[in-house]
Amino acid sequence: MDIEEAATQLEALGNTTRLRVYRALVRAGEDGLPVGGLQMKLGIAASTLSHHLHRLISTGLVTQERQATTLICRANYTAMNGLVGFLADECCADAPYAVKKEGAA
Amino acid sequence: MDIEEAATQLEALGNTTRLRVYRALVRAGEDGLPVGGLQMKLGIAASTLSHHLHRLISTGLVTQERQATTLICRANYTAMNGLVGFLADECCADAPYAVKKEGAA
DNA sequence: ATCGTATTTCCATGGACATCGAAGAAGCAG
DNA sequence: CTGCTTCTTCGATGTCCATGGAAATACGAT
Repeated sequence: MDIEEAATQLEALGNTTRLRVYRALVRAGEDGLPVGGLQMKLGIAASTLSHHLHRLISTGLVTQERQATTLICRANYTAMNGLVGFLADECCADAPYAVKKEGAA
Repeated sequence: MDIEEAATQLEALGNTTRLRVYRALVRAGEDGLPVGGLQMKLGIAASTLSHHLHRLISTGLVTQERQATTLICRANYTAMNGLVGFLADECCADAPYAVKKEGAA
């Protein structure tokens, strides 16, 4: 994880709308949610949502899978963990809330 | 930590320059770094740096303390931990890299 | 008071982003 | 092939962001 990639992902999450999208997907878990479901749930224009999803997907935070005419979106937990790890690695070593890694590099 | 605040902080970190600033401060630890020190270290214009610092400070990620004519900047670990906690709470519960909280709210 | 250092504010510029409606494309059903 | 549903791309608009030079401010020293 280089600093550019981390910044890109942080920026992707650093927008209220996208963060709401992301959290909805996290809550949806493995089943994910179709784009239309997100759209109704969050009450934003379809085209706006599509742009935001594109951004989340291109940074690797979200994945999509086609099921017939609907596109199912899922949060990519691995990416999120990488990002949290990146922040925690250098940023939280001393802090009370401390984060423990187990194996990883 | 509400979603607006989280998004604001994520956005503040979601810029390569500001992330570099922040990481430099994290590495500097308790002693912090003066604005001028950061400026030389990162090689960016003083006014640009000042803008970015302002942003980091207004989101609570960085603090400043005056020592005569120099301003010492420090990373605010508590804020960082709050943010990581916010992400981890909902986002990483199942993941391999899992994050453990101890006491805090 | 004057000077010098440290940092911010002012101002301007180019570029990127957020938003949405309308039109297009992808895929199934009949 | 026609029609229907789902989603994306296009086009346009307003807003906010990143950057840096120049001027202003803050503060200590002489």
